[in-house]
Amino acid sequence: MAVMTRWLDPDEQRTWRAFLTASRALMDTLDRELQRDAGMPHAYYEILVRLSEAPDRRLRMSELADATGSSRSRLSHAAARLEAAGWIRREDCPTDRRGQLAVLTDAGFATLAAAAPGHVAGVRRHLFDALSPAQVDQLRRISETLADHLTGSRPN
Amino acid sequence: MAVMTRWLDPDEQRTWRAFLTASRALMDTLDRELQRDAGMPHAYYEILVRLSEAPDRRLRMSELADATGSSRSRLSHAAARLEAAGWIRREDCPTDRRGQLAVLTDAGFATLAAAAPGHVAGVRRHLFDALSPAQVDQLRRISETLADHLTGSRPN
DNA sequence: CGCCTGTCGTTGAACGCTCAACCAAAACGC
DNA sequence: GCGTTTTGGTTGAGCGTTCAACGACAGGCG
Repeated sequence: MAVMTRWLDPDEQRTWRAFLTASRALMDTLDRELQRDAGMPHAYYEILVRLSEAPDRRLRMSELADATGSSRSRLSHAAARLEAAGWIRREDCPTDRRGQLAVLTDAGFATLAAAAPGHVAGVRRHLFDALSPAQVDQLRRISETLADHLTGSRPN
Repeated sequence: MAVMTRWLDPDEQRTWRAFLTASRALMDTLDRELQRDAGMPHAYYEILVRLSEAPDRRLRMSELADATGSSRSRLSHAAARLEAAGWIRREDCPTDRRGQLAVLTDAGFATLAAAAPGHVAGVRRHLFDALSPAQVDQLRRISETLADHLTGSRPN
């Protein structure tokens, strides 16, 4: 094939590196805060959030995996940890004998409720406070476009 | 204290979740591509890139850590792996006996040169191709603002 | 000089994620 | 119905990151 590579031009280069720096710094900061204040990584927090929003606070493992954008394996390992911590419990799915339901326990809900205010404050402080309303809007459109682009077409 | 939490309004909520989904999907995709095509995670690729751009292809460990936005510990572990792979080598710093220099080997440079076109194509395909020029500009400004905000003030 | 503090980098344990392999049950095909 | 394929979920090994602790050296400061 030997197709000539089209490199990033200086603007793209700058954009790409700034994005890398910013998103990594943001996620690292929030992750550390959550670990310090709630004793869990951000990924686990998200799992609890999704469960708390679901009817009866329960969700099929695969739906939960999709909702949190994680692989089934990752979710399975995470669920094991969350169950050991007493924050969720597993139930057999009544309609599909292969299936499992993850259920948020009261202890899990309480932990989440305790962690949420601090985390929201962090998101606000580290993200929204730094941006103008117009930028927030731009970021939303950009992110939604990218999310569609990346998950819509799965060329891999 | 008992200060009332200011929750995210629906727009902020939407923005935050879209950002999480998009940035995670983007980084996961690029990471998988790089692992598949070059046998290294994105973080290691970045280390090699920074070294390749440095004078004499060598950098102090701590400068390299700053440049890649990683902790010293992380870089130290990474350097051990990269050295085992033959892509970098360590040298004692001549001016500071505590210091170490990471040096990109010829093999490391060759590996990087082989991996770069595919990776750049991935960045283009998954990020820039999906956005308008105006959006790229917006993303650059947003990212630079956030990077400043996060690394400038280190409240933690 | 001699102490004292800060910086440079490494180490090992604990943890989370990925990948491939796997079992069980469902859905499909004839 | 019976074999085949697909889907749901788990498992274990290997890898990368974090965190805390550490040893070694540098840079003040008296």
